Amino acid sequence: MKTLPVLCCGSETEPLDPAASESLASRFRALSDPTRVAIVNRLASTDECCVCDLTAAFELSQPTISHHLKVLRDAGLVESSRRGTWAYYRLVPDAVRELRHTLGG
Amino acid sequence: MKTLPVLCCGSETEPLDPAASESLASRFRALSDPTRVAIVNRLASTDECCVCDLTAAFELSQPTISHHLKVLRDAGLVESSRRGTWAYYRLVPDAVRELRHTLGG
DNA sequence: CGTCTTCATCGATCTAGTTCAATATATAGT
DNA sequence: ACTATATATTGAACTAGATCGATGAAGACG
Repeated sequence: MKTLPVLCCGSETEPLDPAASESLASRFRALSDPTRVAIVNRLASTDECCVCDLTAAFELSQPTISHHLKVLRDAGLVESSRRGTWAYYRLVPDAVRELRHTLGG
Repeated sequence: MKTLPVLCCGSETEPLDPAASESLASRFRALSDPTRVAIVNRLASTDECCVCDLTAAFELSQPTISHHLKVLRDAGLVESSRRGTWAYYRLVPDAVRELRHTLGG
């Protein structure tokens, strides 16, 4: 996966091309909802979590939680694996690190 | 200004309270649009920029650029000052740094 | 096989965000 | 004061996102 361009504190004078802007924006958009921020926070401290725990933790319907997980999955911020009846979700540390780096880390 | 809670790689097991989630989400939401990402990127490399340059750089109407600048201003990511007829915008490095820290810096 | 549980997807509704034309405001220069 | 230029704001149209109930798919267990 190629490195994303640095968003802040860089020294390039060229404007960000539309593709890069859209790519970055879509990743930030995945974190633009309070429920998704809380999910990511929870995954950050639990390091693995099944969907049933999340639906229990947040007072939202199961389809809504599933929707938010899909958004985070599509953004590459989380990944899931099925073990038996349960689906376990965890953070993708590299994705978070990349996003952080984008902000000038 | 108080420090935002760490989003990633923390060790707390407590879930993020709704106020903190919303606060973080609203900041990320400011970066959830490709135009705003490009504006921030431009400000990061130019360190000050008048609105007229931005309206020229992006193929959007002047009110639309003004709207995006307001969103970024409301999020505290940029600030502006008027000198004569022109309004100059620049990044708020602390705000970007805080957001980066939120992602585990 | 039938049923129960877990999760994903679909369809519909409601709300929020993006965009622009028109208009308002503010400043500079004449 | 008047005119021209640079931003901001308003109002409206269109699009995208959040949410839920209903349904579908897949595995566990009698």
